[in-house]
Amino acid sequence: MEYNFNDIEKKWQQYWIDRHIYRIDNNASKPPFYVLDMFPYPSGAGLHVGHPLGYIASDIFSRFKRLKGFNVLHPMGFDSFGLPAEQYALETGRHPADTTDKNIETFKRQLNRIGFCYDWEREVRTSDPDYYRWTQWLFLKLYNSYFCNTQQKARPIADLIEKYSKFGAMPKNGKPITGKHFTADEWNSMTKEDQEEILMRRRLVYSSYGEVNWCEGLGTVLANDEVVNGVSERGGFPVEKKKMRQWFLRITAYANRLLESLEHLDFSDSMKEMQRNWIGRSKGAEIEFSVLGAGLDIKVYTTRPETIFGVDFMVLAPEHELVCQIVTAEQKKEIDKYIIYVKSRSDRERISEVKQVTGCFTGAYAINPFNGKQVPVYIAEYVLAGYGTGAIMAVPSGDQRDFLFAKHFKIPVTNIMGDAFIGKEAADEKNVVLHNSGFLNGLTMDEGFDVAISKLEELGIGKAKVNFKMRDAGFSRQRYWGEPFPIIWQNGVPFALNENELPLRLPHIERYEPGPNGEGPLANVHDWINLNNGKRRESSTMPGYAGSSWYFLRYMDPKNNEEFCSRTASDYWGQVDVYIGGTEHAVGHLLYSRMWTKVLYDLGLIGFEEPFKRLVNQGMIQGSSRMVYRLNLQSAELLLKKIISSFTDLHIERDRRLHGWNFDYFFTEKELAIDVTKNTILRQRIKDFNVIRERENLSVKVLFISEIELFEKMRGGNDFCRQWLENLIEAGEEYHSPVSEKGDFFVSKGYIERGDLENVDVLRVDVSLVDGIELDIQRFKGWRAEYQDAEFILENGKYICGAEVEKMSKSKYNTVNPDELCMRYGADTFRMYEMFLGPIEASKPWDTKGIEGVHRFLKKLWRLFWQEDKCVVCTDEPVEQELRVLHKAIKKIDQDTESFSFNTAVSAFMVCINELAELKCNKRKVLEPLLILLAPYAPHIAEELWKCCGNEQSVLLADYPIWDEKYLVESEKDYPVSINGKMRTNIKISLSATTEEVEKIVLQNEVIKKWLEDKQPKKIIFVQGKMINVVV
RNA sequence: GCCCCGGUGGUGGAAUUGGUAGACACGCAGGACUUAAAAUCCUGUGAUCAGCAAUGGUCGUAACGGUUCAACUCCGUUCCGGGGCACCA
Repeated sequence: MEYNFNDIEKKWQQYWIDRHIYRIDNNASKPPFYVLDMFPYPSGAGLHVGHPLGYIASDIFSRFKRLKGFNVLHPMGFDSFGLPAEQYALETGRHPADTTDKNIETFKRQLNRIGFCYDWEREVRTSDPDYYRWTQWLFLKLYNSYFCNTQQKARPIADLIEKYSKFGAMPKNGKPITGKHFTADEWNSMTKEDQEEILMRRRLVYSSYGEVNWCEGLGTVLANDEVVNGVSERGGFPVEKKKMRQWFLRITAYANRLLESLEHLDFSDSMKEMQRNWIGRSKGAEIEFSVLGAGLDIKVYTTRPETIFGVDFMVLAPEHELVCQIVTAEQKKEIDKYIIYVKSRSDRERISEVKQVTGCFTGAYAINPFNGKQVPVYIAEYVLAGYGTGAIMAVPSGDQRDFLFAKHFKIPVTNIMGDAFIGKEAADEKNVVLHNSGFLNGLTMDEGFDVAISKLEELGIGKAKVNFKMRDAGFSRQRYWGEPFPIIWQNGVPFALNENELPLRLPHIERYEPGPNGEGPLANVHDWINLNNGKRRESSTMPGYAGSSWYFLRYMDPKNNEEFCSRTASDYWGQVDVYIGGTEHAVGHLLYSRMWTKVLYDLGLIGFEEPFKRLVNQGMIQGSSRMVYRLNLQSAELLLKKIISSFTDLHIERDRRLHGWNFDYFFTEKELAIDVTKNTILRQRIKDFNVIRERENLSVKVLFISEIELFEKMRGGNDFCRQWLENLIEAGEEYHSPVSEKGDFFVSKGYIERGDLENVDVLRVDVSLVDGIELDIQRFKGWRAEYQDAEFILENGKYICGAEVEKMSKSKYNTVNPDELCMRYGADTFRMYEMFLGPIEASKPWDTKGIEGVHRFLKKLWRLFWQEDKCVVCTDEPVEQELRVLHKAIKKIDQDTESFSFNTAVSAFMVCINELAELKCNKRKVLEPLLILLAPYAPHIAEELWKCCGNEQSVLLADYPIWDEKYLVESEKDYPVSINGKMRTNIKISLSATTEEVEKIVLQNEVIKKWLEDKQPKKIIFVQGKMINVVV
């Protein structure tokens, strides 16, 4: 029987569905294990081979754990709200709900074709009202909670209200500050609106003002993604920053806890490092500088307070609120101009720019509180309003950025770094002894840190301060396709809906244009948004991470209509044991879901405070794009130039003008001109010139050459083309290229590499039209109507494409569809090949070529069971050699699978099958355990062959084999022996030999003797079981 | 610009984490089977030098430098590629 993978895979997939074999129970006696893939967004392009990489890994791991006796939860669902569907709706008028549903169906069909063991009965979709009802419910939980600084945890806002009404909010010591502190009486006599405003300062989601990318041209707010080089991607309209009312998630309250509990997580060090950097905890000081003659202070945050004697100027963020108060009349115009410039710049552009220093003097001076020095105050884009206090004290002798700024604006630099600063750039040493620093002189910077802070506190002009780079997360999107906020506005105050009013359904709309004043499309749905008595619903919707911050909990209890997830379910499953996904979520999704989990834990809704116990990062599969090179008129001109410039014996003029006519070349002695012209206008051009020629009675002869004919000649090679042109010039006669019907010319890569042809258009071509790097010319012509008449300049009869590794994406024509591969090689081959490609965490370009090797392996395995339509599996007892092969494989594959080293596990399968084939082993006692090992990787073929062995039940219900060390021990080892670390020979020595015995054996060896040349070895290093090194 | 990751034959990668660099696979070359093709099987395959050959020498893990008996692995500097940088998901 042949290995007919298509029939086999279809059969077993149906078998699994019929028997609900992947249905998972919430109260099995087996220990629970939760394996989760990162939530996919169902894009319209469907799956490409990059997507399933992580899914295959998690599927293998789930099946592996299941065979090892765990009750494995392995669900899948869809993060189905999002920008692309709405964008598509804007373009086509198709409702996001419809396109999303269709996309999900495609995804599911593709996933099922690969044979994943998802329990589809637990599927969730964020855009489903039964799901977003709970997202809204959780929003209300956040809204109705505050972060208690004493207990360092979330508590119901009602507790805070009670506290305010009994005790007010008064400082522990010191004087109350107006606007910040109040007594209980004051609280109780406040209006509802005023109370709300105070509560808003503490809620875990709150409403405030934040900057957005505003695009006047489109009348809408844009995602960073939609802004390219400061203009909108659609339409190219200018984009500027604008303040708008927004909802925010108070993630900063959890900064410390998010940072500290990282310690206990099984995430990669680099992942933790990224999160630490994002949270960006720093220790420093806040210092107040008074502004000369303005009666106000500028508060700066610095991590280097000890460098305060080196302050030569101050910089405020251009959007800092004090700017308009301190700017002098003379500088006002300049400052306003600069602020407009900064508004057009993104944060990233502002901090990335290092080559060009920009900034503007405010005219104001600040006073250094320690030495009374007056320093100028600037604004500059490199200071962002959101970081620290939005103002810095600049110390050019210690900070390169400040130094460049000082140099640019010719501000004199005070050196506090002694010899470490030589005036060319800021001192890059981090802990030098301070000079010119008053009471800090002679201290190192680290020592000075604490001294400076105590002095600041003593004088009451500053204090130690821990600062976080992390900012509160914007929670509003001016979009339609997202969760509506369960919020109603009245007189500028937001009121939350009651829990029993959920879900607040997203109204159906048919037009997707933005609302007025930058609001989202919902603002146009008048009968939905406007309620009676001037009440109005919130018009923005929640961001993508709202639904994805808690979805892993819903899988535990997906059908629950009473709760977002029952405590029984979350207690049973607990944390996600293994979470698999890409590093692109390192700081977004992963931090948000960590925060939500902590809030839920604080409120007693779940029993654990971290969502993901272990995180495995899968690398990205990149696409390998293929390029073709299209010639144009400029390529022709450059080609001609190259040829002409090699004619040294003729007098040539370039760009010769003749009665208003411009020739490319003119040969004075011959009165011969060359005119390179586009084929399409050749006839007209000749006609036009003939008019001039007659009118002016010119004797000049012209070679009118079309770019097409030039390329045509190029087909014969460089020399041929040159010779042809030389002949024409030699002849000196009038010549007109024939008008051609040919299409665009494409030139093979070799010509570009050698520089024979330049200035070509580089176009991407669909990878499916290319075999390796050779273009299938016939199929290329049929790909697009515009290429139907394409012409090719080949090398060795082939058209060779360029290649470039980049992101796999439909727009780059480099996607490879898994369906096609499953059809040609089977899902089992596809699964194993994706794993075989390399380590799961590494990024690598996709190349279909190697898939044959994995396919051959499965066929070879098949032949151990089936030969010429007969099942050849026998019940003979295996010999020791066969058992060694088996147990070696069990050990290696078990360990590699456990440690996510799937590529080496696949190799181990290959080695094992190669060895068994060599031994002609068809014994059931060897092959059966092997099939269990294989089942997680290639479940379909494993089921089929398992049945051939005479088993009635699915292989999924078998027990994972356990290796026996007794088959693996060896008595001697073929030691590598090196001289001075260079391997010279191998010697077989018993593993139980002592050091003395080994040394004796080594020194008697002929090869070693030869290298020693009668000298005594200095030292012999012997590492038992590893190697021997003789030092001469 | 800042943060994180990576760089090993023609290609994807392996190397028990400091101990035989190149497992396994692709590709390529040669051979067997076949009327032929497909499929399958066998042999060789980092570079270079010497030799008819068996074999042996030298070089070789992005580049340079360092630590060590021993470095793909540890440290430093540089170059190149990828991911993230707060409204793509």
